[in-house]
Amino acid sequence: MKVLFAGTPLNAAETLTALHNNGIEIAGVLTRIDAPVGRKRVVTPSPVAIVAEHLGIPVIKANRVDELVLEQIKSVDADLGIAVAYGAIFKAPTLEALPLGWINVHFSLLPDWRGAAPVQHSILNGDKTTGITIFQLDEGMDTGPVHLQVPTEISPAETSGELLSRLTKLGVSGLLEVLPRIAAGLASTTAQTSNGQARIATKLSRELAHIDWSDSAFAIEHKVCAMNPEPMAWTSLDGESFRIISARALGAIDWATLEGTELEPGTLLTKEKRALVTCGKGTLLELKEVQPSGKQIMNAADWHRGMQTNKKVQFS
RNA sequence: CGCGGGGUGGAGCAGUUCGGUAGCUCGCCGGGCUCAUAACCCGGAGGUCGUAGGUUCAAAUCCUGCCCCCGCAA
Repeated sequence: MKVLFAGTPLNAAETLTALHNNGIEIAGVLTRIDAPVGRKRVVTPSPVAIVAEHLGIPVIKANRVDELVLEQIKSVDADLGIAVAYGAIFKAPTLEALPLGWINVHFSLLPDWRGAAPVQHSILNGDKTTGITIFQLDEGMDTGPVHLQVPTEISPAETSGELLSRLTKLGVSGLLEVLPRIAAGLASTTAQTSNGQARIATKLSRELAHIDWSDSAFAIEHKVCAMNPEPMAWTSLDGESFRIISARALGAIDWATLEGTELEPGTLLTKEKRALVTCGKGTLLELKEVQPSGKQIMNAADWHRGMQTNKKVQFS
């Protein structure tokens, strides 16, 4: 069975590598067009394109499947398409271009968290469990019939980057389980059942990554974990962006031990060399790692040590 | 030439405006105090101040080129 692989970012590239190493015959790769990256806007191939070229696999670069791209896809002469974070929705002609259609690896337990950023949203909402779903692509957004689901627990303080890395590995082993069944004509699917929740995982915006200090420390901790490594949770300090890389929620504020009486949410306190910030509902967030504008990521204690001042620090 | 911040012992910073002894809070090493300690006391090691050149009696500091890191915007 020959496969056409569609994907773009790093975790898709890791999946491609793993499939190749496990003897899956990849006849071609579809990925997004080289895009400007970073401050210098250097036009760079996608991680998937780089891996594919390294493995000597023919690469089709396109952000949308038009007539010409459709012909290229057909000319690969693959039996099945595998999509992992390609970055665009396929329409009927594309889905029908391959005899066995397309399967997709999605990083949630569908139908929950359909959409672009399932990993981040599951952490942002404090979910205890997530997983991967391998399903047959149809024209809807993550609506197709399911080949396989593998659940996994979300660890406390786990970041999106860490969780995505784990889910990627689960996705690979899931694919290696499903692919032989499809090749043998023994694949069976079940329709997605919405007995649980069916939330939509919208694309992340910078505004969503902004910390609202009137939220509870627990909600903020979830946001910090969810936004790491991209786009990273942030707040404002003296008019500059200030990123919170990692943090841990603490229980209620013990007001008796603090000098001030009423503190605005977002006020920095220091106690026993720890950097604590007042949050809503009487909770405290302990900053672990931060990144002031223009600086490297550093320990919160180092940041505070370098300030050498007792002036009030107010985040907003 | 998109806007902006930065490079000073292992970490985070001050010192640069106005040139003149390498500073602060930590960490590290050794010693002391203590039942004990992340606490306290004493001592110590560790820095071509990103890099190349220029000005000067004298440059972390002033001038010029270059390299690197980062935030915002895309």
